[in-house]
Amino acid sequence: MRLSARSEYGLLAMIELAGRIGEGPASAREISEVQAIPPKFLEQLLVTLRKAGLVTAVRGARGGFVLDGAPEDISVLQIIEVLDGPLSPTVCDDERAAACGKSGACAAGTVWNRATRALREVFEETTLADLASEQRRMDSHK
Amino acid sequence: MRLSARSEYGLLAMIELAGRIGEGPASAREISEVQAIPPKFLEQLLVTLRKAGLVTAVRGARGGFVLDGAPEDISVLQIIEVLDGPLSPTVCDDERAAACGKSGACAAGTVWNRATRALREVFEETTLADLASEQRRMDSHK
DNA sequence: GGAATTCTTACTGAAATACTATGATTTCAC
DNA sequence: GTGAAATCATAGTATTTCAGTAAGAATTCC
Repeated sequence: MRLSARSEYGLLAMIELAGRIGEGPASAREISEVQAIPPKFLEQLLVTLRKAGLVTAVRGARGGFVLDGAPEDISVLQIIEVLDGPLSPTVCDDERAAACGKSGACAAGTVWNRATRALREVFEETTLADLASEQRRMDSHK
Repeated sequence: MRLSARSEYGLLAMIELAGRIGEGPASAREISEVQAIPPKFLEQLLVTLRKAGLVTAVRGARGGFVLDGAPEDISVLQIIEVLDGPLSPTVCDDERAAACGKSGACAAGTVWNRATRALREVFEETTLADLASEQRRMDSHK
């Protein structure tokens, strides 16, 4: 249940890439400037995203990154889980589960699960296509 | 958007208290043993909960803590926000907002907001009464 | 060959987390 | 009124995580 700067930056970068489809690869430096993200940090995130198959990298001069797949097919959840790990309740795992077992089951767990499910739903149903068009709308309205 | 052990332990303790209404004060040590929570840590959490008005403390021997108010009136959200601070998007604040301002508004922000809202809903609509009865149900089903 | 880029690995400073320690204060029971 | 049991207050600490930096190797375009 932790959402760090990695997800935030990563999502910004992915939205940026989604808005540049058909324009050839965008370099990490370019993206970092437009989105105000620490360049070396972003570089790492992009490599992670590539290893997960969400972007394609073009090495060498004039290289950069391109979205891998259609924006409609990439959900925010995918990006988050690649960068911050699985979106689990953080709470109620490992030893805690054992403690729960001691006294049967814990009602607390049901809340954490509902919360996680709610988060997943939001992140799963939102795609880069949604966000890219939202971004265009925002940009055009001044 | 961070849910730490404080919230987890605190919720467990509050559920425990909700299940003991009418039995007089429960000491921190007692609760810590039943729920397998580090005792001194729990002590601090309970003091915090008292300062927020969610529990009442009875000092001295035979003292302890009692739920302050009816379980139906205490939401999980209240507990979480007291112990872990406001449930805000973590992301997209401060300097980031300034960066957003630079290029207008950011579509990413809309996702974080939806996510936060979804979380709040779950936590807000779940009360200690719900969890206490859920717990009783779980305990009775062996 | 040189410049621009990704890739890899390692490092680091700062903050947060999850406690622990100590002792003062209050109160009940006897 | 003394001792035990409890809360309260404050400070300390070990570990981890976060966010970012650094340095250089590998790749590719021009």
